[in-house]
Amino acid sequence: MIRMSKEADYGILLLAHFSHQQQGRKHSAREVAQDNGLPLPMVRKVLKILAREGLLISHRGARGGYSLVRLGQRITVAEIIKAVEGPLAMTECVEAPGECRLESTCQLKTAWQRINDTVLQALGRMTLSDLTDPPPGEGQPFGGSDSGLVRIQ
Amino acid sequence: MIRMSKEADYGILLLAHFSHQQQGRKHSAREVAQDNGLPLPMVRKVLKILAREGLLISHRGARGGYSLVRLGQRITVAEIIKAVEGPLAMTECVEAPGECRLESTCQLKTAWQRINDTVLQALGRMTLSDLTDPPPGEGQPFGGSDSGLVRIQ
DNA sequence: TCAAATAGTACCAATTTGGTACTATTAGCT
DNA sequence: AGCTAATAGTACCAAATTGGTACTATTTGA
Repeated sequence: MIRMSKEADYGILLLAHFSHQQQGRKHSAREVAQDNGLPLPMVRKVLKILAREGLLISHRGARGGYSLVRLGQRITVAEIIKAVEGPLAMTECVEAPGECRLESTCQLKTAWQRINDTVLQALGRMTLSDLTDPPPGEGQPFGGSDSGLVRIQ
Repeated sequence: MIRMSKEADYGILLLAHFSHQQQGRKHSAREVAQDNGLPLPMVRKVLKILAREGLLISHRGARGGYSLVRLGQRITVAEIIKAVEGPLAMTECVEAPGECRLESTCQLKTAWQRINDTVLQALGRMTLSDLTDPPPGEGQPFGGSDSGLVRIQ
């Protein structure tokens, strides 16, 4: 099934939590876990990853915690997924060119790449602040404010 | 990881094979498996599913086989994935509203739905014939044509 | 120096996935 | 009529992945 892992799911959820609060504020893992009703060990794990990947700044020691590295409107869903799960690769051949046994006969290699890019672009247009403060109106699934894209017809 | 299952992967590959050949032609599982270098039992399994879901017409009995239900340019990648894996649901709450324990506190429910719709639309714009006969030019990943979106900066 | 926090790593049970096997049914061909 | 080649349906299994936990080391404010 095409489904986000729970880790990525939680990652987005937690970062949205950070983004929704006052900018730059520090939150401990314990606090975040409680606010979101998630198991603490799992929250710890995900926050560690997000810090290691540079989306959160970690503050060690007593009264430490994590804070967002930049404004929520400048962090995309695609970035978060990449941080937690690694580069988006809908198929094997996208992730590791040359390792798929079928690559010689498969006529769809460039097609897979385009499918992947299509999904990636879609996710790259959604920012954290879009998630918590939904853009008003238009039933359209998405269209991003500062994504550099406009609807023309 | 966000990855297509092999079943869906094969489903798209096999249908592309059908689409690329003369329209309406019949192919047996054995033939398709050989042409694509895939294990026969797996091909059988996937073709059965595609027939059950109405994307292929099955012809039973000796000299039977499968044929495409309609032209490749009228079958989308989204349809195929749905046939093989069920409705696209990037998160649990999209698939089964009300079952997620966090649903009461989660502020992202509508956001998940939009993420899902965004990906679904992207996949719904790619047809089988797009895969085998790539639209010429523009490095753009996809769907320039009827997506109504252009990059402006 | 203590307590509260993150960093890193290893581990495990449960689920999912990729693939196979087997039986039943259908239908063309001689 | 009967054989053969095909699909239909279902059950099964091993291996990989996932969701989650545990434990130790390190850091730092009070």
